[in-house]
Amino acid sequence: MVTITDVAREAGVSRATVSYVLSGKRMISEPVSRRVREAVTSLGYTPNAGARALATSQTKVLALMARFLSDEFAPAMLEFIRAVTDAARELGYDTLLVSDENAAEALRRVAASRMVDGIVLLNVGETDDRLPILGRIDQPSALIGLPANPEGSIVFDLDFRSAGRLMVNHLRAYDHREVILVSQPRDVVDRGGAYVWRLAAGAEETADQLDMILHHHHAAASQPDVGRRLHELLDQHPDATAILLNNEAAAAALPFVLRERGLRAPDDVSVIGRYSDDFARAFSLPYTAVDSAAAELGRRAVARLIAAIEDGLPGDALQLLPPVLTDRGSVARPASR
Amino acid sequence: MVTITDVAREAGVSRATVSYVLSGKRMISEPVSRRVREAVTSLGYTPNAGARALATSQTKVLALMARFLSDEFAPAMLEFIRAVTDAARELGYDTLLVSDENAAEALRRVAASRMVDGIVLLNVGETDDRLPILGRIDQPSALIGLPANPEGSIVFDLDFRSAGRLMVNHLRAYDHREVILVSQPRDVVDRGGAYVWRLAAGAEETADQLDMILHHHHAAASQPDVGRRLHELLDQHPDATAILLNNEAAAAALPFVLRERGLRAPDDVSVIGRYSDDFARAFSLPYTAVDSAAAELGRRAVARLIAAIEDGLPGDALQLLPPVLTDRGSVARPASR
DNA sequence: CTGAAAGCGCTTACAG
DNA sequence: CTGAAAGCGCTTACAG
Repeated sequence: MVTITDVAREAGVSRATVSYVLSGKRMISEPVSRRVREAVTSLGYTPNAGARALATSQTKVLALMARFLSDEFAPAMLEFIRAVTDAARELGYDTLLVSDENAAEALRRVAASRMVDGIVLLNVGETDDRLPILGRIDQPSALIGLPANPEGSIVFDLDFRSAGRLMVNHLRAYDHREVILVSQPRDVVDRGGAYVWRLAAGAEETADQLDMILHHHHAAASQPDVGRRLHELLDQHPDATAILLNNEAAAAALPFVLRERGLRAPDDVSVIGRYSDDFARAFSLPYTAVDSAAAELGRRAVARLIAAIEDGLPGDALQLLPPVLTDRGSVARPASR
Repeated sequence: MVTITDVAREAGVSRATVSYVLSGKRMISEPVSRRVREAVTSLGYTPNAGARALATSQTKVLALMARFLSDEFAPAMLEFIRAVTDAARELGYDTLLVSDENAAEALRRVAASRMVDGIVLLNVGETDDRLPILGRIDQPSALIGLPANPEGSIVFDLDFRSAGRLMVNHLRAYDHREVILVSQPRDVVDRGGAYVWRLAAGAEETADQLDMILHHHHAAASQPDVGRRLHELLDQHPDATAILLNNEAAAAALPFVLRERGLRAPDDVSVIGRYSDDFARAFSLPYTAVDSAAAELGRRAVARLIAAIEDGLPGDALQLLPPVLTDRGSVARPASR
C-alpha cells in the first residue's frame, strides 16, 4: 500500500508539501508541485480515507437511512435511493445505505461512530422513531417526508395538500362531480405517513368548496389484493365518474381492472394519479398524474444537507415542493348518462 | 465528542484497558471491566470508526457496485441491493452504495482509498469494464453475474443454462412443441449480459433434443415498446402454444397483452417465466417461473466475500445456483386445434 | 491482571 | 516557498 510518505520520498519533499499540493491549500512552486504530481501518478497514490477522516473530522460520506416496508411499493423507493446517491456523488460525497430493521439504533450507531458527515432520512413519517435520535447526534440531517414537528430540521417534501387540491380542481374543470380517492393502506397512515391524509385533506377541501362528492378509501399496496379492492370500490360507487389514485400499487393494477370491466380511460372513467414519471414509464401508465418528484427532492435535500455540513448553514429549513401535473389525457368530460 | 480517553479517565484505567474490555481480546478482572462498561454507558461512548479503521486496517464496510441501466428493469435491481445490504449487516458490515456513471473509476477510487474491506459487484456481464480493475486492488471482491473468465474471482450466479433446460422440459412435459422465447433486449446481450444467451442456449439445446420448435426473440425492457413487441411475436407465430419469458418487463406486460387479445393462460396459451417471487407478488404475475434468487445469491456472495476478508479464504470460487421452479399452474396441455 | 508507548496515515498550525 | 512536529482516536505488541 502506497502512503503519503512514499510519495514524499519519491518526490524528495516533505509529507506536508505532498498534502498541500493535493489539497491546493497552499501555494507550491511549479517545479515542486510537478514532481509531486508525477510521484502521485507513478506510484498510483490515493489518500487513505480513514486517516484523512481522522485528521480532518470529515468523512465525505452521507448516510442514507432507507426503510423497506412490505406494505409500501418498493420500486418507488428505488427512485429516491438513486436520486440521493447521484446527488451526493455529484457534490463529492459517497453514500452509506442503511436499512437496518432497528432504524433508530442504526442511526445512532452510524452517527456516533462518525462514519458519516450527515444523514438523509427517507420516507419520514409523522411520528418517526428515528426523529428523537436526531437531536442527540452531532451531524446535520435532512428529511424527505414531513414529520409532525418539522422545526429545527431540514425537511423536504412534496406539497401533498396542494397536490390534492390541484388534482380535484383538474377533475372539476372537466365537470366531474363524484370521485373515488384511493389512498395508501391504513397501515401507512397509522405508521405516520402524513402525506396520505395531507393529499386527502387537500382533495376533500377542494371537493367541499366545489360541491363535489369525494369517496375516500384505502387500498392494499400489493397484488392481487389491490386489484380486488379496486373492483369493490367501482362496484360500490357506480355513479363516480373519476378515480384519483394516491397509491402506486393501485395505479399499476388499475389498467388490468379497467380492462376486466371493459372500461376505458378517459372514455368511460377519468383517472388521475400521483406517482413519478419514471414509474409511469416503467409500468406503462397512461394516466395524468402529479409527479412525486423523487429526483428533485433528493437533489435538493442533499444539496441543503451539504450546505449545512460545509458552510454550517442552520439545520432548519422546510420546503414543500409545489406539485406539477403531467397531463396524459386520461381526464375528460364524463359521458352523459 | 466522547473519546476512549474520556472513558479511561472516568473509569480510572488506561485507554488500553478500555479497548480490551470492548474487544474482549484480553481477560480483564470483573471489577475493572464493570467500571469500564459503566463509564461507556454513562458517557455514551461509541468508538470512532475512522480511528479504528486506521489502527486495524479494517473498515467493516463493503462496497456495493450497482449499475442502473435504463434498459434493465430497475425494480429487479432493488431486490439485489436489499439482499446484499441485509446480508452484510447481519455479518457486521455496513454497505457503501456506489453507482457512479464511471463504474471502473469509482471502483478504483473506493478501493484505493481503503473506504471498504471488500466489494460486491452487481449485474456483472461477460466483458465488464470493472473487471480489469479487480486485479489491481487489494480487497477481495464477489461478483453476482458470470463474467467470461471467472477464474480467480468469487462468482455467484443463477445457473441460467439449467434454467433454460428446466423450463423447456417443463413445457414438453405438457406436450408443447412450438414455443416463443422472449429474451432481454439485444443491448443487454451486447453489453455482456451472458445470462440471456445462457438461458437461451439451455432452452435451445433441450428443444433440439426433444424435437421442439423454439423461436428466440429479443424485446425491449420498457413500456410500452415491450407490449407492442409481444403482440408482434404472437402474430408472427400463430402456432406457438407457449411463451417463455426471460425479460421482466415483458413478464409485467404480458397480462395486458393477453387480455387485449382475449387470451387466457393456461387455457389459450401456456406461460413460463424467469423472475423472483417478490417480483411476481408485486406485479401480480400468475405465471409459473424460475426464481431469480436475488436474496439467496446476495446472501451467499456476501458470506463468501466476508470469509475471504476475515479468514483469508482464497478469492476463487464459482457457484451457479440450481434453478428452482415455482409452479403457478400457468402451463397446461395445449387445446387441440 | 494492567499500563506506557508506538504506530496507523493523514492534515495543519507553527517556524523559518 | 517549504519542513519538522503535533495531533486526530484508536489498537496492540512489549513490559512488568
